[in-house]
Amino acid sequence: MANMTDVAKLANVSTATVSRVIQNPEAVKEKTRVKVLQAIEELNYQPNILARYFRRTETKTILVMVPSIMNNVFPQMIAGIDLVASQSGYKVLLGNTYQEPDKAYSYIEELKQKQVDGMILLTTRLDYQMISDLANDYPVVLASDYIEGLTAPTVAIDNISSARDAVEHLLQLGHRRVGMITGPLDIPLSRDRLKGYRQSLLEHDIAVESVLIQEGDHSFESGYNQMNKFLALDKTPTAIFAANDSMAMGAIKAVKAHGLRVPEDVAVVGFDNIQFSEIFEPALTTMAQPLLEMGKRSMELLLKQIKGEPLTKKQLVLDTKLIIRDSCGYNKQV
Amino acid sequence: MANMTDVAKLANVSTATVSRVIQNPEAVKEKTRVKVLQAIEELNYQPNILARYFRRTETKTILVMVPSIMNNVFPQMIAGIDLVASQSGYKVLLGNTYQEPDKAYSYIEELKQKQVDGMILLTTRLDYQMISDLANDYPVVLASDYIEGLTAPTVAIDNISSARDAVEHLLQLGHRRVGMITGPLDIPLSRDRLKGYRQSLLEHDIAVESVLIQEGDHSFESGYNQMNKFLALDKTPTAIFAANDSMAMGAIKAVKAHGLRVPEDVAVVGFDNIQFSEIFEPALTTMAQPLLEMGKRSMELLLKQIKGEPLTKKQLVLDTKLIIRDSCGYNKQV
DNA sequence: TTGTAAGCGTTATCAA
DNA sequence: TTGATAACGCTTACAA
Repeated sequence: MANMTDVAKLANVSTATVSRVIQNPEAVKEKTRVKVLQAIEELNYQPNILARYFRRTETKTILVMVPSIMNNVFPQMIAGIDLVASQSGYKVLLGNTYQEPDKAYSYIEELKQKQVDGMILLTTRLDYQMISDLANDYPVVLASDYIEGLTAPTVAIDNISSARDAVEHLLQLGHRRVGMITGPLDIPLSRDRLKGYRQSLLEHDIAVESVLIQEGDHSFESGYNQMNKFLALDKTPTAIFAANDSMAMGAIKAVKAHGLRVPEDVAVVGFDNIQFSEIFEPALTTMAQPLLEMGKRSMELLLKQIKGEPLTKKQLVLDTKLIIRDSCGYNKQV
Repeated sequence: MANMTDVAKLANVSTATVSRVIQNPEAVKEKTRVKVLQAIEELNYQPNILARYFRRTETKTILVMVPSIMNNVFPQMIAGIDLVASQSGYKVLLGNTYQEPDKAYSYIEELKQKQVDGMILLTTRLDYQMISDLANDYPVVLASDYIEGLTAPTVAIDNISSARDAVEHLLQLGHRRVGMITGPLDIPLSRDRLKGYRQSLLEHDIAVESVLIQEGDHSFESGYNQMNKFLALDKTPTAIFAANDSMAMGAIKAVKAHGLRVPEDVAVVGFDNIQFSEIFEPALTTMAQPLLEMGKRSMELLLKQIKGEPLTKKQLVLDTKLIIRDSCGYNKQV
């Protein structure tokens, strides 16, 4: 494989000139440029990217840290990231953590060692101080979770108000006894959605009953199990807010298993709007997250940091939208 | 940031010795090794990986080429790849092609330019000769598709016999008029599944009717639409083999929309066993692909190539398994 | 067992 | 506008 020196020799110029032709052709006289270009052509020369990365200490690669790529919501966000990244000549490295902190730390090491130019975090089971510190020194974007007081650049939705709106929908339909299946409460996102649930109830002067709040783990099974607990209650809830779609589906499965109907006997609203929520029966009424858009915006925010541009807005909050389908019915009075 | 020279100076050795301590510590006398290790510790030295990659012309990175990460079957395969890769110190670069040949070619360029040590193809809309040639010169594994005559290392299932088994299941249940919704017939995988369908019918002396074969594109919608065609027929099929689960679900949706029941009026068998097929109602009877396992094996095969080990077996065919759930019923006679 | 020193191929500084 | 040349930090013959 020909290298820059070969090209330089053939074109009767220095390697510096060849490099210039590649980097910024305007800095080179037309005539020499043509000469160099011909030599490049003739030798079928390709710059050695590894040498360039080494020399420039940049890699044109970013890392996406994600708990598990098998989780339904992430592929869409990653697709959004990838879209913007590839447009800008960046490559996307996959960083599955499998919920292991050690894995996460090793990815952070890669960032510190400049093996990647930046990092997008699609998870937040990390010490916030650590994220903040990291974001001070390196290009980092936190996506999907908005954390109050965190100074790191963030792309998120407003989980509190979105949850409030979801529950509000149930209340508007006439429900007064509304249960919630939360996500794992050690992550802020889950606590925020719970907060929204509480707020909505209180706004309507409905007491928040602790027995109507059950913690799930975002899995279909946990939705199923927690719903069973609700159905075992003396006074069962007439509506459920599930913190994500998988749990909502699990809950609905449990309702059906009890011989009850959704939405007639129990209404269920979900969160995320994953692809499958439309196919599920009854089609899920759910709070849609703009997953692709979040991915795109995250990458844009990261690119700005990598290029050293000032961030006019560090915290982006994107709009959610309630998608009304069949799992809550349309009007309880009918 | 300290570099190797700093460490060498502090430890009063040459950089060569420092390098040895890092590469193969046994080649260094205990005493000097300790000295060097202390210096490394004291300076908090981290080797510059980019320099190493450059020097060694390896990147410890592999690329996974995939049509779109949003497609349900790929995340599991990628997870399998990632599992083995990270165990072996390799990183996984995501290569979405979005079905654009140009994207694919640019990833191939990256491989040729040694920007990645190897590549796993999760798609086959590429010229086979090109794949073969590529596999001759670089570490490459083709996963998910077995192509006859292709010399490139492959991890796949036997699509023909798997499809045959799926259809056989329907025939065993007593069905004689079985329709098929195929995948896009420009990819070999789709043609193989169709072949299996044909073989199964012929084995039972059932004529293959062209009106009972409709081409879909693997999407839910196409399953829905093609099923509608079948239902419009004078003599509608009593059972359907859909070439993937999404289309099977679409087909079932269409059956229900006609006021008919699955499996009582029409039985449907799918292919893939995506996560959601269990949740869907009726739960899908489907031919399960060992997606995670395929990912793992692909990466193992790739690693061997990268290390220059001889491949005892270049073509791996993994077992599929019919998962019997509810969408076909259990015995038509009952 | 350790050191010397020559690369790897590019970019960037400085001078011409 | 171009050229000479010194890095960048590591690995690896080869020599000692």
